[in-house]
Amino acid sequence: MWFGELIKLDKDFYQQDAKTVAKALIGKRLITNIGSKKISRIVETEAYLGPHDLACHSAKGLTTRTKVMFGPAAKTYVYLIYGIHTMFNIVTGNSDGQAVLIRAVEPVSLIKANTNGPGKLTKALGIGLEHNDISLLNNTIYLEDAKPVNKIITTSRIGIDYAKEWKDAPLRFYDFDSKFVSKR
DNA sequence: GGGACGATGTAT
DNA sequence: TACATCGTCCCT
Repeated sequence: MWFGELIKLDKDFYQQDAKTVAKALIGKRLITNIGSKKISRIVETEAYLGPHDLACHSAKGLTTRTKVMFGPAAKTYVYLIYGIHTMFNIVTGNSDGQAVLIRAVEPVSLIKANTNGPGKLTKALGIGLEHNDISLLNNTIYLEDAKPVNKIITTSRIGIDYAKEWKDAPLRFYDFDSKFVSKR
């Protein structure tokens, strides 16, 4: 239930499974205190379910990169892709390799650059590799509850054609009414 | 030690 | 549809 108050999402929220969190995150507020305070609204996410999900990095097992995903929920998982872009993820579940990728946000205040794609939003908000493995229960990056969106669309995930039978799993969610959902 | 390969974005 | 560019994974 949404009472119009700005309530920081807590550990219980993040400990739910990735699919539930991914869908619940649509419409939530993202607050970043990197350089300056920036407020945005999440409009597109993807769920990565764990080691059994071939599109999920934790399917590689416990490695230096994936160890954050195998740790407690409510932590950031930030990694570099194509040597160029950083991807911002949220660890969910119960230390079992789950995460949610934030694919697009809508600027609410103090954001100039485009945020309609996973690489673009990290650049606009200043999220880099140095923000990997930090708690979302502190103040650098955190989320607040918000009014539920009108209509959430579910589709298959983007850019994971290598993931065999997981390629078409309906694990991408976006706000039907947002103009900031990623292209492709 | 080294090669292949991306949860992308932009320009052609 | 070409390609930039580098951390990570795995040794093809």
